[in-house]
Formats: sequence, structure tokens, C-alpha cells
Amino acid sequence: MKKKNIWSMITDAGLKKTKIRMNIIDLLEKSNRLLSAQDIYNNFYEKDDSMNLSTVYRTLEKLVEAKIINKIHLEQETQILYEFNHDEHHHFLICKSCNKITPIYGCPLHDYEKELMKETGFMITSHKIEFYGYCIDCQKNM
Amino acid sequence: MKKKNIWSMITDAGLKKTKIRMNIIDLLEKSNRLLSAQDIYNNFYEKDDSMNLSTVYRTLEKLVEAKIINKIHLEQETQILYEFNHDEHHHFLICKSCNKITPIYGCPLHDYEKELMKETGFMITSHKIEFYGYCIDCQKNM
DNA sequence: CTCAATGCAAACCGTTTGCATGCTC
DNA sequence: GAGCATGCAAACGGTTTGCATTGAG
Repeated sequence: MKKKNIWSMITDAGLKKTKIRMNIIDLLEKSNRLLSAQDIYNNFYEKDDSMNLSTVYRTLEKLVEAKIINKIHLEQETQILYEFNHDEHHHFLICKSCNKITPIYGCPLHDYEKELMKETGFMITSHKIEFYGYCIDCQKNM
Repeated sequence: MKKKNIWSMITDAGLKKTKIRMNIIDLLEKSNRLLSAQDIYNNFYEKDDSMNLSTVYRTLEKLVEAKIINKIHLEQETQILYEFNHDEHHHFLICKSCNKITPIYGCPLHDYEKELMKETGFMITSHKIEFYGYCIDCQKNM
């Protein structure tokens, strides 16, 4: 994503433009996998960019509030993971063997939720699905 | 549940029969809500039954392994929760206002999983759904 | 008598917080 | 210059572990 676009995401959210925020958004946007705070910290640390774990956590918190990124809490993961928010509803396939996490777009719950709400009176506003199993590669090695 | 049945669940799992295990299974079986290790500890502590948090954790671990109870990791909960295993597939409705957790039986994902497996090649072995929203009582107070 | 179960204290680990300093607006 | 952002160190909170002791089979 262009630098200019990221800057404007930051200012549109009422946040101050700082190099750290810019870099973290950029990293998440380019990443093809979910990243933990520690992953992000390591990434910059390895490049000799000074970075502080607390700052990473505080930055991630702000970016989640601003809906620039999503916070993902998966059952089997000890760490909280983050992804760039592409504004597309999705869930995850999680391989129990290699831990690879694959997003899947599309969602089967729309009608079911309507039905559930009618039955229970509970007002459903969101949901979360995790699928567990084995990815193609791991199936081959089994 | 009868004491005898609980004793046999323990021995069937190859575990030694101890008062603590018996009591924890009994408590979970009688509880109408999910309990954390701390909840369980408190319950006995309040009754002046000596109890140790490490032991609670170790006992819960064993009982989960033995499939006598289920371990439930919910996104918004800081603590891991436990329930007696009634061997009925279910998910949870979670009220964002009062935090009440309501189990719902029945599941809409069966066909969808088949379809997903065909599309992706991923072998799905289990899944987890959490529904978030507002329970009837909290809707009234809104 | 043996090995699993328990109690206690300390460690663990991801995350959060208090406070002093730096930097954006 | 005001107030948000950052760095550092310490705290936090749920959970786990090491080790000595107890107790079930």
C-alpha cells in the first residue's frame, strides 16, 4: 500500500502520524500471515530498527480501535494475533499439525443466525468460527 | 449424578480415586454454568474444604484428557472455563452486556464443512462457533 | 512398596501499567 | 506549548512447574 494511504488511515483515525505506526501498518498489510506482537517486535529488532514491545502493544491497541487492523484470538494460540483489516468477513482453517492458518471467505451462518434469534430471543451481533483439521500438505505426510 | 457413577468415570480413565477428583467432577456436573479453575477453588475454599489451585489445575487437566469434562476457551474470557462433558455437540451464545453464556444445541455447519473440504482439500475434524450479542434480559434494559 | 496425587512456593509468559522523556501538531 | 506517543522497568494474572510429602492400589 502507498505510504500516503497509510498516513491518511492514521490521521483519519485521529491519531498522530509516527514512523512506528506507519511501519506496523505497513508490515501487517504486506504480511501473508497473522502476526503476534512479538513477531512484529522481532521483525523490527532484526532490522536494527529500535522498537519496544510495550509500544508495539499500545500501537496495536490503537490500530484495532481505529479498525485499521483486526485482533484475532485463536483457541490454540497462546498469543493474540493481528491482521490488516481488509473489511471482508472471514473465518479460519487451522491445521492441527503444522499450525498453518488459512482464511476462508464466505460464511454459512447468515440464515442460521436469523433462525436462532427467532428461537431464542437472543440478539446476535457477531460470531466467530474456527475450523480445525489437517491441511493438504500435512495430509500427504500422514 | 450418583457417587458410584463418578467413581467409575475416574477408574475407567485409569486414574486413582481421590476425594478431590470426585468433588470437582461432582461440582462441574451440578453446575448450571461454566466454571474456571479459580471458581472451583473458591467453591471449596468457602466451604472450608482445603484445596489448592495447582491441584485444581492438574485435576482439570486429567479430567479433560479423560474426556470427563470439556475445556472451553472463549475469546472474551481471560480465564479458561470448564464444563461437564455431556457428549452433546454445542456452541455458545455470549451476551456482551452481562457476559451470560448460553449453550445452544444443534449445529448448522455439517453440510458447509463437506463443501469446504471439497473446495479446499483441507480435512476438517472439528470446529468452534461463538455467537456474540445481547440476551433477552439485557435487550430490555437497553 | 511403588508410583500417582497433592501442597507449596516459585517460575513462567504474554500482556499491561506507571512514570519520565520525546515528539507531533 | 499542550498533550499524545514512546521507552523502560516493574507489575499483573492466569497457568505451569519443581520438589518434597502424602496416599491409593
